[in-house]
Amino acid sequence: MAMATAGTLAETEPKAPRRSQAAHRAILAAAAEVAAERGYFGATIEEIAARAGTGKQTIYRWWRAKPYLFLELYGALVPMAALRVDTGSLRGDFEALLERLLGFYRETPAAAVLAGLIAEAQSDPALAAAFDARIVKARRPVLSEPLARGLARGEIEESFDRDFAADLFTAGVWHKLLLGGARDEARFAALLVDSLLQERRP
Amino acid sequence: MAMATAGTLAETEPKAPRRSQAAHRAILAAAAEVAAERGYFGATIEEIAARAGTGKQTIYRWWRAKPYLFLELYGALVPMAALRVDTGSLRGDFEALLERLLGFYRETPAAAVLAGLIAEAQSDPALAAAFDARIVKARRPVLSEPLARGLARGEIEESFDRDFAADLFTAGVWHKLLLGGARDEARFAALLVDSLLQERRP
DNA sequence: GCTTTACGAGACGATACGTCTCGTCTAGTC
DNA sequence: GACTAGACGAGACGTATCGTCTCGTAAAGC
Repeated sequence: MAMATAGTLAETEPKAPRRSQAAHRAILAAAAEVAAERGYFGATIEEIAARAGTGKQTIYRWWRAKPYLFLELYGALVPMAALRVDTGSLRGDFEALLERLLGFYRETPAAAVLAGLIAEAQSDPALAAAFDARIVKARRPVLSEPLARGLARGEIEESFDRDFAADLFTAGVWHKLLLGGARDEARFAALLVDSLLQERRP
Repeated sequence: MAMATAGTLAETEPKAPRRSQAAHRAILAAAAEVAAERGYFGATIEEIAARAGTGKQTIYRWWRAKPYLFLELYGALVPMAALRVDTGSLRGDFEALLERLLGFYRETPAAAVLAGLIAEAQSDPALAAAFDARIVKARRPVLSEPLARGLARGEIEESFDRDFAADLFTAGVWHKLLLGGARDEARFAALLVDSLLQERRP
């Protein structure tokens, strides 16, 4: 299946001077491949290591456990830089964001990775905290900035609950991606934006 | 933690005449207990069998694999009968439904079970089909019937996309339950209903 | 050029799934 | 009221995977 280029995967630069960046990239690329083929739980560290041409210990040296590797993988598969849109209108920003997100989910195993992380976080508080910090909180500007600009432009009112709108946007996208299949993405996107802006499509 | 009574758990009656209903109920009750304590992935068949006072084979005789036991458990923890609300208004139905759903998720391990099932379904097409049939499709009336009544009463128009509204309702609830914690449930419910009805809270 | 540390490889113990086997018990039948 | 087929509790077993440990080697930094 299609996946992001290897270059895209190396979003987080390793800080340790002795760390092999080649191994780091190869591991993330292999993890994306295996996750795409076998899903989150079907992907084993052994196969990722073998396909990356690395030892298992090299993975466990840099990631505490399997979910943390996938946490970084998700960040690489859905790079935040590509989500900082600014089209000039709130509706346009929502639509652009939806198009890009659904594109990533269509072309990478990000959906399987996300579902696995959410599931494991249910019974692993440390992972839940890491997920919240690195995915939920870190990416909040992606929605909060367009919403703030929309408020400044007068597209929404002060009483408009921007946090809730951001949550509902995320809820809609994740629901679609975890359960909805790939049909009617355009219609889904249009309806979601209408609901968020509390407007009715004529 | 609090959980539904053992009686509530025996929602689906076993058809096989020789099946021990006592063992069936004990297994579901034990699964709910263990899931509440250890989460979806922390719950093992061995511990469930031990706590139910049954052999592992008795579980595998009646459920193909671990996720299918949890599929039935979810149905028992969030009984559909309790979700068939009819308050006389669409807004009232939405609010009643939200209150009951969030109550079940607060008092039972249904959230952990749901997250685990969604995650496993990502890499298990047979489980995904079973999940869709037994959870998504089977429970569609819970939302479609209130929406149909709302249309008949004139609370919404013909052009109102009822399928999308049902999806967005589910998306909001599941997002809240899988990520949101328990805070601000009342405010969340009010905002979700407003968004669904495309009305603005004064 | 020396030292330190990561590297690839793979053995290892622990854990859990799902299967198999055993002797026992119980529900339906004659 | 015995008979019999099938479910029952118990637990050994093989397989798979996680994550740790231990090698000898290679490479980065001083």
